[in-house]
Amino acid sequence: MRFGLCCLFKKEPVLFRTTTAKSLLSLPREVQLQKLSAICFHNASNLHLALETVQRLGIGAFRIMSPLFPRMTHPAVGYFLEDLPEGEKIRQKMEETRIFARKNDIRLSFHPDQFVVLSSPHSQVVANSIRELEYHGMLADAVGADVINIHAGGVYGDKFGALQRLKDILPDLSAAVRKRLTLENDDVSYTPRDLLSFCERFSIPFVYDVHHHRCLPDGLSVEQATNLAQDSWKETGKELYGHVSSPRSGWQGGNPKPHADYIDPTDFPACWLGRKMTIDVEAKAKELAVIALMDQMKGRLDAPVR
DNA sequence: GCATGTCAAGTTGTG
DNA sequence: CACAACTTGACATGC
Repeated sequence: MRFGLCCLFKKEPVLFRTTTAKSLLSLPREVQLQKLSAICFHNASNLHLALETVQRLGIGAFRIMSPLFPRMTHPAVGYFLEDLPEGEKIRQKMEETRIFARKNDIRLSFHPDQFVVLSSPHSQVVANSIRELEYHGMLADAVGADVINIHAGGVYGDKFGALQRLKDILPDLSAAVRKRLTLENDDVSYTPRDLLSFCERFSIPFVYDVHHHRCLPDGLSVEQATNLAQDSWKETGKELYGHVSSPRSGWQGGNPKPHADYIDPTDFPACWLGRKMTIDVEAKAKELAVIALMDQMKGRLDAPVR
């Protein structure tokens, strides 16, 4: 079992900067690029710091925030690293980070956000999504991440048709993206049952989010879904990815979807204990929640098996 | 200095 | 029909 932190820290002094298209647009291009250069170098340095920090804390995986290089794919203010005054320094920093991660066996992944929708019937949405994925592919190559995980997107009244469209996009993706692409069940549309056979058929590893599964059940037990998910990773030689979280206001009444600060140990699937897999902890207390969960699970692993 | 509104993008479900 | 939920905090602005 390898536990992962998602994107940010609560207490540890690791900070990422950003900017908006709106503020960039008020500046001449040259000044835009200077500003972006400073932010990108800051973020590349803090990514390295993030990995040093998770390594020190005994955390074995890190999900890298998508806006590491803010607005890079924006139609009006987008840019390439080569455009930035410190582009070369930024590249070097990412290479250091890649070497550090490999040496310390820290698994890296990406989770592009909800705007990446390969199943959309709108060609512009798909084109933007591909552009965004290629950005993630570039980052993943640079720092040595092995997973770019997305959701299946919208349904548009026809789940099968939507997945069909997603499948038809796959050949348009670069190898950098395609070899890392995974699909995750969500909490409104696509259950594990919806995705598992599709993933199997098109050799896409399935990322199993047990919280989403509990919010949107499909008749599969957690153990069944876990085993099938694990099968979908077999050919890749990579470890299964799972996501865990707890509902902010409990399972009784109220909306279970918002994430709690910490993981309630009773939400952690017993069948994951001791399994060879990476578990991203989606909790608002960030590294504090990962550390707390790791401590609790250590206790359960040592307990006699019944 | 500090509080507050804003921020590229999609889709779905709710009020 | 409009807006909030996904998730989210840092930044820009204005007092």
